[in-house]
Amino acid sequence: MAESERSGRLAMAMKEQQRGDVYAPECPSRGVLDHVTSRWGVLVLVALLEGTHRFSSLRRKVAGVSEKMLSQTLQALEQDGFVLREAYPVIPPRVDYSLTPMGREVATRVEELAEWIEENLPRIMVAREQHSTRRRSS
Amino acid sequence: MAESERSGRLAMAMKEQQRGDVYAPECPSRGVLDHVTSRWGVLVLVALLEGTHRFSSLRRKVAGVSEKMLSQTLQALEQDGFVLREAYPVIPPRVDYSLTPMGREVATRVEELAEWIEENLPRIMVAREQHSTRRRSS
DNA sequence: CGGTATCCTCGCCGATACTG
DNA sequence: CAGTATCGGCGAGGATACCG
Repeated sequence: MAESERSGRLAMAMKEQQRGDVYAPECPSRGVLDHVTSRWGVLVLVALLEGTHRFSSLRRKVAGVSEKMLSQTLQALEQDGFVLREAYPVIPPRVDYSLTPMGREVATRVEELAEWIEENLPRIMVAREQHSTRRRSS
Repeated sequence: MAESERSGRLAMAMKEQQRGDVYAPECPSRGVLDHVTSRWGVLVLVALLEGTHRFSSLRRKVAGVSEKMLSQTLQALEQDGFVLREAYPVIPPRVDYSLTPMGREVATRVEELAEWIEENLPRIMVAREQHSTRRRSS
């Protein structure tokens, strides 16, 4: 490529907190992308787009997730500033999870992706059959 | 045979369903979502949005991916009808990968997500710092 | 209720070697 | 050049038990 001072520019970009680059393996954006697109991260973000949920409510909505993974996923999303965790010191304990304004922005994009897949699943299933049929005829 | 009969009825039921549900653990849309949002799937889709790439070209663009994972990722995306694989019987071998029309639709949504993260990485990094300092003050 | 701690397994994934 | 085959680690993630 044209730029010969690649490592220099990268270090500068990190220090100045410039735009990320998901193609750079060491860029923090990779980690954020991994959190957001993780198996449970996607579902949690879309679920919270509906509104505030409690832990157990989320667990029911996101069917199949274990307590551990839900907890880890929420912690990662909270660290990145996408999820707000509000714990009330009552008995029994109550914790509410909701999206931050930034979380709503990213979750909207995730939802658009998820909805496209849901709506176009029939086309995908047809493509899968055509793909396996093609193996026999070739 | 019995197996093809059964899978046929399953595919038929899927087509009749008209829409997937990512919250249903057994719905095929979960698998599609996993392919699309997988570590390398995201990067491959966005890379192919630029245009046709050869195997080695993709490997260079998607820095850090191994031959095996790139191959597996491409096969999964090809099966789902997102990627078109064209092999030419020449020496040395040449294989071109490109997006199908359906692939372009899904890749566009993935790219919007990736770009949002790249552009807003500074905000996220700030949120991370605020999160770690908040632990002490509360 | 809303977690954490611990153990353990499965399969993802990288490394290496080999093929058309 | 564009893969496949095979092995092995190691970490994601489930199961279980326990705590505030």
